[in-house]
Amino acid sequence: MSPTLSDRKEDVAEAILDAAMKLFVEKGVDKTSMRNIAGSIGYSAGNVYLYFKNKAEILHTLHSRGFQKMRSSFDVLRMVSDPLERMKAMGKAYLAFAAENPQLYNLMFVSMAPMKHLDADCSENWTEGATTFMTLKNTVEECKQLGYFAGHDIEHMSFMVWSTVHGMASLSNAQRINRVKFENPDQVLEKGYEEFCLMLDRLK
Amino acid sequence: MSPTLSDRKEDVAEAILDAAMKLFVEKGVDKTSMRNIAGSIGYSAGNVYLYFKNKAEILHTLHSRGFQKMRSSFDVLRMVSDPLERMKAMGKAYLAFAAENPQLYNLMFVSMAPMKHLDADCSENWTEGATTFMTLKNTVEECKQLGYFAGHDIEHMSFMVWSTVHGMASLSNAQRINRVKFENPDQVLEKGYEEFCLMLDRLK
DNA sequence: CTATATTTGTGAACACTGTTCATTATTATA
DNA sequence: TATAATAATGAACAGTGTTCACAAATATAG
Repeated sequence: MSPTLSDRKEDVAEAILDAAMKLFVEKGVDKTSMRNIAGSIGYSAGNVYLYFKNKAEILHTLHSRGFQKMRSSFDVLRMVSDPLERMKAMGKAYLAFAAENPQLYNLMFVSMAPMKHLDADCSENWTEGATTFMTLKNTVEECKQLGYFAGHDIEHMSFMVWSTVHGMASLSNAQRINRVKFENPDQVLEKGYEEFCLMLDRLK
Repeated sequence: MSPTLSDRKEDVAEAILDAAMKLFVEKGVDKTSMRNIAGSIGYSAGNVYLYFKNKAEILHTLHSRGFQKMRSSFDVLRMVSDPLERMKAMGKAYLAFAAENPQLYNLMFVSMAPMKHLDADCSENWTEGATTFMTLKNTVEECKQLGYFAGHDIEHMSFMVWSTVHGMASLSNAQRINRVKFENPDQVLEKGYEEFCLMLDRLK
């Protein structure tokens, strides 16, 4: 079989995803339609359904790409040897990713739409989230092995850490911060996270 | 002027809000249309626009009602004299509210739609959120006056606490927990919050 | 090189959505 | 009772996700 066919098929799927992502960044996920996506690369809307089952599959695929991008932004953390410092840096990188890719972050951790694609067989797990959570858990475990976090459970502690950074990121992205008159609006995210790190340091 | 007119006017608006809320709980906000809301109380869709400017205003009004409901669920906290214990109980009540009213919580803290109603004059603030945050801040301040939280900033610390409980609540409501294989899926929320309280106790 | 299959793309159609508006029914006022 | 004001309707508009019969392009077989 000539590779031309299947190669082109992947190229079109890729073009659809790229076009979708571009529009999502430009005008938001909600205000981007299938016709918008298809039209922006010179196709009809119906043709998109030859490459993706529905809109949810596009959202889920981009959601997965988001996790790839996030993981690659975590690469620098390998340089940090102390696990607690690494964990704190991981939180900072997480917050930076959410701030720099708000639409992507929303698909990964907030929107229900990408999860609907898994609903077909409900046994299927959210592997991307589970994998990312595992790397956090491993770091917490390393901390414990060094004697930190005495009296704390690894999994529950990890979930708490995740929740804190996700809470900050999602409140910010959902416009719930800029409409509350904080003393230092621009710094509240950074300073808030510093408070958290300060608490963690006391668990040494 | 006879009160019959304006009274009925308020009644209809009330009926619309109640019908909307009922449908939101039953089948979710996204899958509830204006025609659904109007039809469920025997009206045409167009008539709803005599009582509410648009769908965003309905969502914003219910969002405000959500804050009323949440505040009333905070009433029991007056009984807790120690500010740190009160703050911990407040977090627990916050999590309980989010779990018991997921759709309402979404309107209050996650969805952009209710905020769009404020976008007309962007100077307007998110008073409901600001007020609720203030009660948390006051509690943190009381803690400081008792000598707790030494070296921590009141506002930044308050934001961090809010983020933690919001993170837990929103991850749970967004189906990001039940699809990750936790060791104890039913307890992770409760146990995770306990870990946070344990950290707070060390700041005494 | 032609004839047949197969893949790829189209555009109309369906059942929805939020919103507007002329028209009608109802109610209140003079 | 006649008039003015309010309340309610249903059609219309532009948009949505999705499906599907059909047409164009391409690949395969003889």
